[in-house]
Amino acid sequence: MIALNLIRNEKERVLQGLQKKHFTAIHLVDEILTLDEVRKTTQKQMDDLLAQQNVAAKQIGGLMKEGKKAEAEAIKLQVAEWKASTETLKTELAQTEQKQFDLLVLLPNIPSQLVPNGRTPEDNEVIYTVPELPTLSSTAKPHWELTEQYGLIDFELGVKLTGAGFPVYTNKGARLQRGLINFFLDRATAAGYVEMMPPLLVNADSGFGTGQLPDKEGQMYHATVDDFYLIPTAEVPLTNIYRDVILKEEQFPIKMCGYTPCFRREAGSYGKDVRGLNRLHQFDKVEIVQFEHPDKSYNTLETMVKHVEGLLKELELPYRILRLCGGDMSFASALTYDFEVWSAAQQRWLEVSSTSNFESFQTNRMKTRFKDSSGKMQLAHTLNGSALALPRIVAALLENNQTASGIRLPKAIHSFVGMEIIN
RNA sequence: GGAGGAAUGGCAGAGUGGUCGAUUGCGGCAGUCUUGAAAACUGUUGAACUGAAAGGUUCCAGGGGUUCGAAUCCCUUUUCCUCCGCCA
Repeated sequence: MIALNLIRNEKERVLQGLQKKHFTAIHLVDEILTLDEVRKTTQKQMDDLLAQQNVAAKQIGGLMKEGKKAEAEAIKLQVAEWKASTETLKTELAQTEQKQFDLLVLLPNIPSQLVPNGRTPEDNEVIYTVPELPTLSSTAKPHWELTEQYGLIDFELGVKLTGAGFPVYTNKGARLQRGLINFFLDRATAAGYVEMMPPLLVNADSGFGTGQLPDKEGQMYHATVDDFYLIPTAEVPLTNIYRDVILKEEQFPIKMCGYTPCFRREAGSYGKDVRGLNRLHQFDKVEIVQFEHPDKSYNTLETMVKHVEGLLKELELPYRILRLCGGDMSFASALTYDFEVWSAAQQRWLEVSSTSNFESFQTNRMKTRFKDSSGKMQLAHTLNGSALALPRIVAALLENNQTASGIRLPKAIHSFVGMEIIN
């Protein structure tokens, strides 16, 4: 949620930012500002009435003590009138605030200066790409054939147990998952991220805090009996740890990491996009999250990008890094880098990480603040990134490293997976 | 799931209808003292909205009610604690 103050003080910048994100309902900005004026006026009227009542209440108290009942009763009559007016104003105020809030949550975050203009994935800026893409023999298989050949994943069994998009990792396939999770977690903790194991179901407040609610309600599984949501990413519980918290400046940076399964409904997906491991309803991911001082969050974003890049290098996968254009970035993000690995058999790039600075978009919703050196309350900045999401990494590992004798795993994960080759 | 009890400022803990936004202690911050630190002493120390400021309003788990007036009384939701039941 954009801070109301930003709209009040830097309306032009907000408007430009919204346009860059290809947000069309620009008129909302003026509506919000109009409502703001209405709100102030109403509040002032109400506050004045309340002030009068407070004074009167004290008078009555005094008169009662002195035994001047009649005079007290006279004032009571007056107060009753004020009270009725106050009620009306109170209702008006609540309605205005609700309207303003409803509009405010519709606005996406303002993109940073670095975000390239553009609307579609083609407009994303490639800031790094491997010098040369590997070429495989004509007999190279896509990962969904390899997982079957080596007995790593049973997609059909998942369909039986749950439905499409819920694979069962079997035998060495399960071992590979566990090894990769440990590898990613160890690298994250070595980089100073504190390991967390959060709940996999969250309440609506948490969903709101990170921006999944109300904007993306349909993307989450909803356990309606208890009104809990299955997390689409560890970002949700990890970031919400600091919801309604006032931090001390010296606590920055707060660095957390966590492995969780992630659940996404992915309604409407079909075709080659969802084949095999390309898009699942349940998948595993290690997430890194930081709370940072506003002055430092962009430097921090760079360190997170370096961290994710380091993982891909260790995994010896061909990758590229994209700076997402205004039209392709997420609702809540101010700057996003996507990491894609080359799927040799499918001849396409697969997104394996999205690393973003949300600035104060999430903390404004969560009320995560700190007192700066001048004693002023400020919203903290949040950042997060996948480090990494497993399925597409597995897909790329299998496809790129397939040989006649089996799948050769990169050296970095040998000790984690307990295998050098899958055959 | 059943029966009781509780929820107050960063923490601990007073306050049971009328200057209570809240006594006090700890912690934090500033100062005195000190070569420095500690100790001691003094002062200061919640948030939101509004206002140029002075000030005003709101907030004692959340919501609703009673009253001229609620942290204080009533209803309700949530959470925590104790006991019982169930359970990996």
